[in-house]
Amino acid sequence: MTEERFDPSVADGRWQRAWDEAEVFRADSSSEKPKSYVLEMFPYPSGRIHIGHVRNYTMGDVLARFKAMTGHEVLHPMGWDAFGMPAENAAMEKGVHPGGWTRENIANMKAQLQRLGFALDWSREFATCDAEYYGHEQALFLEFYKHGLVYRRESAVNWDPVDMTVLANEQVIDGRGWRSGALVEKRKLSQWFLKITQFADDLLEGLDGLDKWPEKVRLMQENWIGKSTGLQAHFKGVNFDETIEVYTTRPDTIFGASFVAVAADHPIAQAVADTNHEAADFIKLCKAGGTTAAELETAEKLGFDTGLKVAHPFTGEDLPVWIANFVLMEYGTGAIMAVPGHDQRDFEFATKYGLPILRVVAASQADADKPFEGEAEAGEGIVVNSDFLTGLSVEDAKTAIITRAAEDGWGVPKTQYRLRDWGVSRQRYWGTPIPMIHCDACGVVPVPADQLPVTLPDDVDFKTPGNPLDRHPTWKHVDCPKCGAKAQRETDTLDTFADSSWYFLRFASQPGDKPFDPAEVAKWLPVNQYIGGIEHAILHLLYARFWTRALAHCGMIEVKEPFAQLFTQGMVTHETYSREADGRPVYFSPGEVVRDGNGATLKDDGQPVEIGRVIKMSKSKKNVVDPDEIVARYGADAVRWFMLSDSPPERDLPWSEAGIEGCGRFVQRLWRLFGQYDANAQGDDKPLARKMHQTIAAVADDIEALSFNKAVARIYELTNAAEKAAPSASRSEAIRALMLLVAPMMPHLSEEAWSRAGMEGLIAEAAWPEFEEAMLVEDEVTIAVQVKGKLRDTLTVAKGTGKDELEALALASEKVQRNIDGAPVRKVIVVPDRLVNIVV
RNA sequence: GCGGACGUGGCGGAAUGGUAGACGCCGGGGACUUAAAAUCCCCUGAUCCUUGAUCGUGCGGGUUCGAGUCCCGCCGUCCGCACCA
Repeated sequence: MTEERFDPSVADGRWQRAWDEAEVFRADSSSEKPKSYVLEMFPYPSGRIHIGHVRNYTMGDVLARFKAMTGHEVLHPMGWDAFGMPAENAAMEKGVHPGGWTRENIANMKAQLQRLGFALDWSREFATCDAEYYGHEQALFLEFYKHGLVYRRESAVNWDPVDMTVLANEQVIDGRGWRSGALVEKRKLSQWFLKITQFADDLLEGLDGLDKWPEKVRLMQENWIGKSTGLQAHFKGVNFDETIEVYTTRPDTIFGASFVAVAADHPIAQAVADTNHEAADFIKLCKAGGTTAAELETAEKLGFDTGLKVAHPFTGEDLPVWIANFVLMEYGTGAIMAVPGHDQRDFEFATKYGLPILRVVAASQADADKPFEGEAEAGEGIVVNSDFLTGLSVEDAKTAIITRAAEDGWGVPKTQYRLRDWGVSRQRYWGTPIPMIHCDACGVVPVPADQLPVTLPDDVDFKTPGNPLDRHPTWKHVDCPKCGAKAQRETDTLDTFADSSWYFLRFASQPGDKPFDPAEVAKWLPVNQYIGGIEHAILHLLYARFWTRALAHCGMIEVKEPFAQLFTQGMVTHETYSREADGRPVYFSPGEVVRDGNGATLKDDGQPVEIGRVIKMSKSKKNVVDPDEIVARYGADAVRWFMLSDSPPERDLPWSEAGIEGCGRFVQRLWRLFGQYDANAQGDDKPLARKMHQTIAAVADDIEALSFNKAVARIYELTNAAEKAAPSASRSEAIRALMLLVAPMMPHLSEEAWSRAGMEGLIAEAAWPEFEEAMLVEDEVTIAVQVKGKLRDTLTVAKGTGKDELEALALASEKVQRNIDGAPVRKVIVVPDRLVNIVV
């Protein structure tokens, strides 16, 4: 009966079970077919799937299914990025164990993913909190240690003096701890670091080869690495007995330097503070402010004159030394030579404190004494007022001064990176224990390989803040593996970015005795298509690239770049509904609101609510939709279709109730059309056949390019055409092709239709339809006829009609003649199969 | 502050320098129905002197026979910036 409706509540489960039983999505590493590794960034098990996950995984799923249909052996795995702060927060708030909480979340989310019918190889699933996984991670960490890629040094953390806890940046709000509200202090702790800077150049150069990554991400990484070349110059103290090392990328402007500025935690600043209360207070003030680049650079420039003087290395002139809040100890030498004329930050600072602003670069020699117009001039020009550099270009002056500095011995050329080593120590429980032991006699001793994994203790207490590992009565007390004396375990755990830096290798193979099998890694890696959010553009992707290089450095793998092709998808957004109450907005969820054409009202009281901007879905704004709910209402295929429709995948997708309903209707429309498949229909329908071949070719290209919205539009067009066409063999063929075309996107509907039409096997294992090249070209084309560039008429002619004939036909047009109105024709431009433009 | 992206109907968006608005959503009209739902058909950028024409892709210039697309200068919005993942 073709009139029945497609019922996802029955069909979805049926086909999910069928795929599972037939092990359709299990990757076979012994397959002869070309491999395709499709990977979406694995989720943090927060408890519920977010609609953003659905979008991400739907895209990957379409590609994975398409690759399988086009003859590839596909690896499409899924796992859990299961360590992290939310589990500890839950433990503190609800008194549940992080492990139990995480496992429960994983079970829930896995069931949610399965209801969406994703073509995942669940046999390779793991969570990073599995002792097996993090034990191998510890082994890799020790391998890095052995190869000199791991070291320990002091580094500052955010310290909450009330909760006695280290805080993440996001837990510091306006300089105060998020729970205690106490003023956060900087405290130095001895912490573990990975030497990512050793690979700075390699990571930078590697970006050139990643031509299938978004330009934007490559640029972000390039800026992050921040390679610069410049001069490190020595500025000798005049009234004190030390030299300040200054790094500058603009040595050409050295004659414009009017003071030297050091960071608040620079040794010189510290020394001054020891004897000067005002300086100490100022340093305190600097440390109270934010530490991120954005905060530092937007904060008001503040400084303190130390009274110290240094000598300009070339002129010998005295320059004052200031402590400035915009100078970073972490970058360069922690001290700068300030050139207010040609650096905006220095300019603001100099203006505020009345320091000299000198011009040493100008458009031409004639402008050598031109005053500044309220801002620094950081651009190109020629050097002026600069002794032997005067008259040189900025570039030439850089070379000249660096050479001179080296000759005179007051400076050296220096390549500098913004990239800093990766601090991996976290003073937390729910992470991979760092496998080190501290012995009073032997110092730091790695945990021997046969004692791995170092597992987390289960009996931990979250009632008091701080690191439960450190407080645990027995866990940290061990014997030194070297001398046997009483020693202590390292109680810091690894940054969770470590866990996500090699999970894609573990998916390729999961031996018990080692992290991965090199042969399997060689077979599957690199990941052919990696898909995830733009928020990971820098850290995760850079750390994963580093980790892969580090493994190659240790001789464990060959591949250097883990992700051949990267795609960053947009967010799912929704408008917000709110009312003002006590000066703060109170938000309502879409389910509590009735939306009509121009406004929205609350269901409860029928009174209007304010419609806010369309923004990323977030719990705090309540503009979220629950994937389970919509899958239950419309079926997995309608939800998947909506995720792919309309918005280009890299852009934000605005969620709408009307949109998902439209998708639900389309599922039923296709169902009715598929029901009209008739294997015995006779007769040709050339235009429909042509449309079908064109659509098959175009949809394949669109999916390869991840332009799902375009593929969707083309499928609509073919559906419209097939619906209108009279029964024929061509029409049945088009219907069959449509089943296959939508199979990666709406797998349940297409399986159901495929089986109802009496086709062999599962559509998930069917081959992508073939198209005939000859059928792609039209034999008639529509030619635009313009007069002076404006459209006046169109002509329908045989494809390939000659230029002269087209010109004659165009001039013969009555509409054209009317618009020419007797004026002499000056020129006629003819583009065959496209247009004729008559210029009068 | 630095870096980047984006700007086209009521909305999401199409458009190798060559007919702007494909496709979808919303809306309007009609058919079917006792009625509704579902479904189907038609219309849907703006304006006007409406068999036709003019204007129209954030704003201002430019290149070109021809610009949403290329160039220059503005304006606006959004995103990232090292312990969230």
